[in-house]
Formats: sequence, C-alpha cells, structure tokens
Amino acid sequence: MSLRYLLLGLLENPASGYDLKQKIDSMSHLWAAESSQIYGTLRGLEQDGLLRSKAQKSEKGPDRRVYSRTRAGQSTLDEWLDSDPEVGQERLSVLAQIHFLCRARDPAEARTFLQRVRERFAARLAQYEARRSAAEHEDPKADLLGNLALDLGLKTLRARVEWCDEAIAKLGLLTRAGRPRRA
Amino acid sequence: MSLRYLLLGLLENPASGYDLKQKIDSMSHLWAAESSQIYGTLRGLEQDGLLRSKAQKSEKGPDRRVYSRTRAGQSTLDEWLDSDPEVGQERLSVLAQIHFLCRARDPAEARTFLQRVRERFAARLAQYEARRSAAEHEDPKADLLGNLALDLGLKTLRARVEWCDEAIAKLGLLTRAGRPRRA
DNA sequence: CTGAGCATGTAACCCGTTACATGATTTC
DNA sequence: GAAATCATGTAACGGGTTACATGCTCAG
Repeated sequence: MSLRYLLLGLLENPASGYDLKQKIDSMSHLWAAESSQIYGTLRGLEQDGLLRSKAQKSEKGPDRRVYSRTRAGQSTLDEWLDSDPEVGQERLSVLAQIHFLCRARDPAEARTFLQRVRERFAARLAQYEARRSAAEHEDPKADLLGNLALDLGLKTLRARVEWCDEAIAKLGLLTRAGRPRRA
Repeated sequence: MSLRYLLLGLLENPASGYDLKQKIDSMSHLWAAESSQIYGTLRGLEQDGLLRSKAQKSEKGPDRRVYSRTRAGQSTLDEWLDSDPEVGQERLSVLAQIHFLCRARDPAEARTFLQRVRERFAARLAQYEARRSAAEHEDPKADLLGNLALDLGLKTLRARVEWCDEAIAKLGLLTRAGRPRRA
C-alpha cells in the first residue's frame, strides 16, 4: 500500500503534483492525501528512478513540475499489481471506547456512545446512497472503480449500522437487567 | 486511535508493560502492539504525568516496572471516553489495485485478483465463525467486548465477501463483452 | 487592492513496525 | 549448558498529519 503505488498508478499520463492532488481529492471516499505528502513522495519516487520530471511553464501561477513514469516505474507498478492483495487489520478504537465505558463506567453510557457512533455511520451511509442514486443514470462501466468503491462503502456501512443497532439492543438489556450504575 | 488511550484504559489495576502486552495479545483480533511500542508509550505517558511507576522485584527474571494511573491519567481517559467517536477513513489499497489492473491491463486480471481478495476475506471470516461457535456456549455477558468485536468482524467480513462476489460477476460481464485485452 | 486559485514546498511531529540488544531465572 | 520465559529496552525507518511559508496570476 502507501501512496507511492497510487501515484505510480495514476501517472498513466504525465501530471504534476497539483494535478494528482486534484485527482485524489476527487476520489475522496477512496483515499486521502495532503499536498505535502504528495510532493514529498513524488520526489522520493524520482530519486528512486521510478519517475522522471521536467519543469514546465504554466499560464497561471508558477512553473509546474510534471512527472512521468520511467520504465523502472512501470515495472514496479506491474510487480505491485501482480503481488498479493493487502488485506490489513483495522483497529477500530471505537471498540476500545465501548469496552472501557462499559467496564469502568456505566453500560448506559456505552449505549449512548454507540448511538453517536451509529449516527456517524448512518450519515456517511446517507452520503453514499445519495451518490449512488446520482450515479444511477450513468453508464455503470464509465467509472468502474468509483462504482465498486461505492458498492463496498455501502455494504460496509450498512453492516456497521446494523451492528450498532444490535449492539445497542444488547446493551439495553444489560442496563435494564439492573447492573450497578457507576462501578 | 493510538495506543495511549488503550493502555490508559487497560490500567484499571497496576500492571507492567509485559502484563499489558499479554493482555493486548489476548485480544488479538481487536488490537496489536509490539513490546517496543508499549514500553515507549508507557514512558511517554509517565512523562506527561498520566501514569506513575515504581520498580518491583519479580521472582522470575529482572525487576518489573509497574504502572498505575494518576488522577491526571484518569481524567484524560474520561475525556477520551466522553469525546466523539473516531470513525476514520479506511484506505483499501485493494481498490486501487483493481482499478489499475482494469485500466492499464485486462479486466480479466482484475477478476482473478479479486478472487484472491475474496479468498483472504473468506479465510478470515472462517476464523471468526469458528471463534463464534466456540464461544457459543459461554455466557454472552462474560466477554462483552469480545463478542461485540466478533459480531462486528463477522458482519464486516460477510459484507466484503459478498461485495467480492458481486464485483467478480460484474467484471465477468465486462470481460465477456469483448472489451479489448491489454489497453 | 484583495482574495481566490495555482503551484510547490519545509519542519516538526505522531503512530507504528522491524530488527536487535540485554540479562535474569527456570526447566530439561 | 541450551532453550524457554520473564522483562525492558534502543535505533532506524515508514507512512502520514499539521501547520506554515512562498510566490505567481487573474477576476472583481
């Protein structure tokens, strides 16, 4: 993972750091990267011989540095594409928060906390659903990645909202079962 | 996020870095942390006045440094528990890989890649399901956090496997529709 | 003249991983 | 005496965030 491969992949055609930042921002639910990181990573890639760059006059503003893949860059990208999928562990700190709320405080507090978590997820889900219905009338092949990402996001968020609901219900039982408030 | 709060939370009773490492390892599907990080973080917390420590003789091996929360540590923990849930962005680099496989190479390659992704998720799902059925005969209240985490993991992984299947099907259509191999 | 957008960066920090060092005690 | 377990660390690196600096051009 890491931005390196993303940039390498996005540089199918020559582009500047600024361009790439735009592109990444436009796929906001997929990835995020700050300009500072992008520029730094680009220079790193160039030092490693995976990109080459040249300065270019721009009509507006200062010169732009336009990057393109070298042969080495291409084959590094290819290797990555042939490599095993990285399916890393997530660390959902929310779970830890619930745990401590339950143990050190009151299950009821954990419950209202979970309700806030649910709101967050639900809000994001709503955004995704809006985007989905906006994209409904377009050719599904046009933005395949966007659509796949959207599908994944939708499914994941639905699962999480569902989980919140069930967890809230479980905690509700605990609370009503007359466990001591404030340990 | 961050180990700091996790340690702060786990230190309900005094414990050494070693103890905490054990505890964290025992909740392996929830969190992971290396000893080096744990020891460093503990010292950081002590420097910030959130923990205090004293050396203790141990029967086996060298002295142990036993940490406990200070009042400041307690209130920092409380603040965290009162704070908004952090529901961060995930960066699924797998999506980027699929995208580039599709665009720069062949949708069929993306498809076999996705099949590997599916296998990964399915394998993890199987682990979780095994754990679930192992825990079935226990009191569900006994390890509440463990159970919630398990539920969340199950739901998320199921959603992902499902997504893989659908995505594979979609890519299958694309491939058979006679798109040019190798762009 | 101001402010928005173009365009690139530096420095400091945070969180985490990897590899390795040290040394004691117990068990085989 | 070798290996396992107890117990604590250091150093270097990787990946990312935050805050800020710089300076240009064009529209209002």
